[in-house]
Amino acid sequence: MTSTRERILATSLELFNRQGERNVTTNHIAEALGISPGNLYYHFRNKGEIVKELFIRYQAMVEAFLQVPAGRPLTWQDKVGYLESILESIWATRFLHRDLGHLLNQDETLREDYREFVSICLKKGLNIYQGLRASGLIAASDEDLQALMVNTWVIVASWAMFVQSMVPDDHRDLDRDRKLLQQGIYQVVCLEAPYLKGEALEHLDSIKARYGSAANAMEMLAGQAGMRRDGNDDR
Amino acid sequence: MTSTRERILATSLELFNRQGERNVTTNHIAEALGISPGNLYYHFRNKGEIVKELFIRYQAMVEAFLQVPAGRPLTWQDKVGYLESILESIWATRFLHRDLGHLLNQDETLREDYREFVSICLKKGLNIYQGLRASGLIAASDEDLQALMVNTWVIVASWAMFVQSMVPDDHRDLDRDRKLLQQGIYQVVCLEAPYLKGEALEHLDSIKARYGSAANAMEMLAGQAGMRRDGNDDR
DNA sequence: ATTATCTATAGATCTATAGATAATGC
DNA sequence: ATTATCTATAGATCTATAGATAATGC
Repeated sequence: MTSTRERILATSLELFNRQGERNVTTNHIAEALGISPGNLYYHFRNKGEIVKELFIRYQAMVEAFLQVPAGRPLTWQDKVGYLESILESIWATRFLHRDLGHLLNQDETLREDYREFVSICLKKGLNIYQGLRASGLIAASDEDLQALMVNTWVIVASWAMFVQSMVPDDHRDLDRDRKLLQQGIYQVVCLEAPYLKGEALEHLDSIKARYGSAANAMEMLAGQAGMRRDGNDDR
Repeated sequence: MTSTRERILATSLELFNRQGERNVTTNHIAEALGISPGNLYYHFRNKGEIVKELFIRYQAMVEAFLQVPAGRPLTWQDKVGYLESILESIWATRFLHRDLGHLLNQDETLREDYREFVSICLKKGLNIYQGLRASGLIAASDEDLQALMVNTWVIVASWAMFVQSMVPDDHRDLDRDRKLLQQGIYQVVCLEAPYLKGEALEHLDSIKARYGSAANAMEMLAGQAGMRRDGNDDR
């Protein structure tokens, strides 16, 4: 049977994601687990320690994904695979991005950690883009690639939060969530589209079609709101 | 002399931005103003009402910026002007973006409002891009423009939060903040670069140079961390 | 013996209101 | 008379600990 410590982490993650870290107290976590608050404090000094542990695991997971495969050239499928994995991880830890500003401000160590993490992700991501260029799938200057990498990062890191701010947390629907997340891949692919060459360019349309559509994006962000009320641009 | 109600709003905004909405209680606001908590509650039913009022004012300000000028074709300067104004407003209300997920989840009305707001911004933004196309400054399909618009929105709306998560709130420095914000304009311009034509294309380099640089972005996001420690990509 | 757990609770906030008082505008 | 403000406080949480008890591993 899993250790109490692990169960605390798993339940916290779930509650944080569903209700927002801010709305979940140590009491709630203990209650959800059917253990006493005292017991929880035996395993973690406070809620911040739980958050920190979840944060560290998330970072390790994402960094692990970003390795360039050794000894063979990068393919376009690799690229899409990266996006899928990362969006998946971010979604699994979305409470963290939602309250990122606050969490980083509460804890100096975490902030330094996070900066380092972003730095590493940008560097590894740039490596990947350069690998794609070496494989003849992308044509762009170093400068273009750097700006592209930063934009990709911002979009990917923000996408889950965007989806969340457009859709209430309590009306979750796994199928729709997946679709919304995949639209994030579509958005990043569109970001890269102008630079693509060769095989990547050939597959562009089918990849785009697989992950979403432009209309989808507008509609989704516009949301149900846009479909119910209409045309009154004045307020 | 300004009304107490307005002073409450102004002080709240300042405290929220500086310390995060979550860390500012009604007591703090009252104390900062030198009034009693009771008095504050005379003007606002609760903290949420203060937030909501600030939210509404922010939305109105941004929407007002996004008008297409009547009777003359859009210029490339117009476009940059939009970006500047909006980034400015977002920075002035950055607490809101920082805690957006939470705030929207607390209040059904606010969420609907926000969705509507985003919808309107996307539509108006798309109008602007189409205006630029009509002026011969951009060449792109409708589909491209839609995806571009969504990406622009995500970047712009996230940029202030990004800057914040990379730089501690207590070590604020207005000059540096301005520079970091302007880098956001650089990022958006890079997003649009592949589609630019004519005069816009001619001015591209000078605009980019004015607002930032690719190296800047990597460095900034990598942050001081990247400059202190170095090369240890393993953790 | 050590590790895990529970019970009970002190102390720290924070919210929001009731009720008294002061200031203001007709 | 109405509007603005203050004082004082009840009630609601939440955190985090002390101290007792149970479970576990040698």
